[in-house]
Order: sequence, then structure tokens, then C-alpha cells
Amino acid sequence: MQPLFRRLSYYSKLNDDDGDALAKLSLRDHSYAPGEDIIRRGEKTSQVFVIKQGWAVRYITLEDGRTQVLNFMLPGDIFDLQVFLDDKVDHSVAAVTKVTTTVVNADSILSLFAQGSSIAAALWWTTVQEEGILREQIVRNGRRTARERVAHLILELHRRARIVGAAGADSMELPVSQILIADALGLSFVHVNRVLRGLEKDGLIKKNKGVLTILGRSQLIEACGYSEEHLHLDGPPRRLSFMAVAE
Amino acid sequence: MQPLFRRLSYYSKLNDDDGDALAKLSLRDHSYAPGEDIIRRGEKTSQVFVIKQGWAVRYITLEDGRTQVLNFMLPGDIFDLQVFLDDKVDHSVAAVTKVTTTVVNADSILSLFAQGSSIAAALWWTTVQEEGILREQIVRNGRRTARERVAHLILELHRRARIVGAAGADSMELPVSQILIADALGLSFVHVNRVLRGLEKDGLIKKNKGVLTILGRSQLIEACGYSEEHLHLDGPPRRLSFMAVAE
DNA sequence: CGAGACGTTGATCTGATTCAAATACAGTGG
DNA sequence: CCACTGTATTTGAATCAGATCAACGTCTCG
Repeated sequence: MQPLFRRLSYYSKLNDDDGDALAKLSLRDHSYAPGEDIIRRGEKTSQVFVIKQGWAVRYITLEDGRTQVLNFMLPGDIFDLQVFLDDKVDHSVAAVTKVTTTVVNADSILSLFAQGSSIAAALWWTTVQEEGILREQIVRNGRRTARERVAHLILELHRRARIVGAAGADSMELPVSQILIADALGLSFVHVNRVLRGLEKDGLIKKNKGVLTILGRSQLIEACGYSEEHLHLDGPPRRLSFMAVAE
Repeated sequence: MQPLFRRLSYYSKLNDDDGDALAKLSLRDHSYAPGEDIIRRGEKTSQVFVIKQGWAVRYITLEDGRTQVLNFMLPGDIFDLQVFLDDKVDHSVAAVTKVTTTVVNADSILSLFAQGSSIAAALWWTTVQEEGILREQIVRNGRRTARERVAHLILELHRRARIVGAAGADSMELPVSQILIADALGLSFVHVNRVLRGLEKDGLIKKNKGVLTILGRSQLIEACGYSEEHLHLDGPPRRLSFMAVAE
């Protein structure tokens, strides 16, 4: 649960009890090869899991093969608290790199909620974050140019990776093909390539092996009007407001 | 709470107690003029409300004025269960027509959850629905052509309107300007107009005053590969799985 | 070393945008 | 009831951002 702990403690000070509680959530690990599906659309999952290592994508494929990536999942990301509804999931999740997940004991989460643990608040907060990211994805793809989209995505992914300790101050492993980026941004991979090369030519970024370096952060930000409101970086409240009510 | 009751009872048989419980949620009504903001980005809301009458949109505006509609809100739609986190909202909501909202007592909702009422399950289910709609919005705008987008949106809106009794079998009041449709679909309003006229010319739809009629449903469906999985029409479970645990 | 996947680049095409101007339409005030 | 005003719709013409097609380079890994 390192990445999740890291993520949660990035904002709110978690104490040792919280750490223990988190550790106890973890049931067993599972790992997936690159490209492998972790969850397939239409399945009913009764499991909550957390990405422990590696990158994954949520995605949907149309009948004719066009595919849209909804969101990238990094270590520390959770799938899927809505499981309590026991409904069929409406999208798939695939491993991008080798991925290790930790299956989480749903009952334990529930008792955390029942106890009013600050972990519960933090977990709920991650779902708020995730929805914010989804909404931003809509705006990005709906109302931004290709160059803006790419710049914006890079900044967002770097920020998220940094939070879980998977990135340096201005560089990160980006183990994601241009095809995937295209499917996330609603562009053709050819055009993504051109935009990327353009950003390099302009000295805003650099890519070497799998490592992307941000050379001109301020210009990159300016190039797309990046803001981080949607990431809800204020951090979770100590407790959910309804917990007070429940007492 | 008619529209909400209608929506919830469309799937699950609610009994009289449930109806009473729902009725008790309603605190007071409020109404808004067309174009008026109901919630503004950056505000902290501590209120949950339900659309009682009229249409609204969730939207985000970029600094330079480009705006993206995230989702349409119809009678029976709820904003915003995540309020329990007491966080700043990352998007705005504006009335499209004259809108009447009912402010809901958050505490009452919470006690419904605590009691394990089937209403609570149904409410949670509405949030699952809404996320499904958001994800579909991403796919639609990311990987579909203009014509597909328009056809798909029409079918989705009609279905949603029908559920809350705001539409006939193949027609509906669509009080939404082409500008708004464009902002929802990531297109220019000029092009939306052309596509709409194209669909009319092909005899798939008809628009008269504010009323849109679907003339060729099957062709419309075929034109965009419409499916309703994302609406999660199976309906909510009787109760949330964690309620059993809580006992 | 060979195969398959990914990246790069050029040439060409097109779906959608932009610009512009002409209706249609709804609401307001006289 | 009509003229007036602002807003939405419609249509045409020109343009462009990004897609498609095609070919070639590069890396990885069995």
C-alpha cells in the first residue's frame, strides 16, 4: 500500500494508526502483463483494488475498433469504490506496463467508514479527485487544440506521478505509447507524434528512452493554460461531514 | 420530489414508506431564470439539491471564453452527493430554462444511508449513472464524428427525458440552443446546425418549435452505434452491499 | 537475425472551423 | 398590435487543423 499511503499522506498527516489501518486493507497481490486486461467491460466486480506498481488505463472500445482512453491509472489509484452497488462496470481497465495490484478487503473499508476513520475520508476524496480528472478530460478533448491537449496531459500526468513518488521535479518515466496518448486525447497517433516533436523542437520537453523531461515548465503551462484545480490538491478533510452526524 | 421519485421508481419498486422518506428530504424550493448560475465553480456548497423542473447544464469555461458543457441535467438529477467532502466544486451549473430546484436536507440523506433504506441505494445508484454518462461523453467527443455525436446525444437525452416523464415515445421538448449542443459536443455551432439539418433532410429527425421528434429511430441508432449500457438502466439494487455489513 | 511493434516524416485529403451575411424569432416598450 | 432589438438559426465561401495514406527508420526481444 505504499503508493496509496504516499498519496494520501501527501496532503493530510496520517498517523501510525492510519498507516496500520491501510496496511491491513491489503489482502493479496496480483500482477498483470503489459496489455493484459485487469477488468473487462460488462463484468461484475465485487473487488476493490489498488494499483501498487505500474501504469494502467481505463478505456472503452467501440464496435468498429476505435478506442478511447478515459484516464490513466497510476500507482495509488483505486478501482472501484462503486463496487458496492454490485453493478456491471461500463468500461475496461488494461495494464500498460507490468502492473501489480493489491486486492482490498471491501469489508475493511466499510468498517473504516463506519468508524469514521480519516482514511475513509481520504478514500472518498480520491474518488472526488478522479471525477475531477474525468471532467477535465472532457474539457481538454472538447475545447483544446492538439498542442494544448498534449501539453496539458503531460503536466497533469507529471503532477500525479510526482505525488506518488514516481517522478522527479521535472522528469518522469512515461511508459506510454503515442498510440495510447492519441486514444486518450482523441487524436491520431501521427498527429500526436508531430505535436510531441514540435514541443521538443521548441525546447519545452525532451524524451529519452522512456523518460520525459520538462525543460520549459512555464512555457508549457502557458501553452495550455494549465491549472490544477481539477486535481483537488487541497487534500481530504480529516473526516467526512456525515461522520459527525452518524455519532 | 416527483421527478426524482419517478426516476427511482422507474426501475425499482418503491413502496409508500420510500415515497414518504423521499418527500421528507425536500426542504425548500428555489428557482432560477434561464442562463442564471445555480452553482459557480470554486464555491463550497454544503447543500444537496435536486432539479425539480427545467433543464440545466454542468459546464466549465476556459480563461479565453471557450466553454465546455460536461453534461445536461434534467428533472430528477441531483447535485451533488459529494458535498460531504465540503470541497470546492470544480465546475459550474447554469439554468438553461427556468429551473426549480429543491434543496435537500443532507442530514436526512445520511440517516437514510444509516438506516439502509433502499432510497439510499437508489441515490447512490444515480451517481453511478451520472459517472457512466460522463464517461460516455468522453468517448463520444473523443472518437465519434460530428454526425454520430449529435445522433448519440439526441438518443441519450430522449431516453433520460422519457424516464422522468418529460418526453413522449418518440418526441421531446428540447429547450437547448444549438450553441449549447455545440459546447457539449466539442463542435462549432455552425457545424451542429449543418449536421442537424442533414439529419432532418435524411428524415431521421424533425424539429418544430422546441419539440424534437425522432422519425427514424432505428436509423438514428445505426448512425451512431448507440447503446444504453452506460446509462445503467438495470436499476439500483435493493440495498447497498455494505449495509449488510453494517448490521 | 528476423518479426512485430512503435516512432518518424512527407504528401494529400477532408471534416470541421471560421468568417460573413441573411433570415427567423421572441420579447419589450410604445 | 406593431416596430425595435437582441438572440438564435441558416447558408455560403474560404480556410485550416488534424486525419489518412504510405513509406521508412528504429528498437526490442525471442
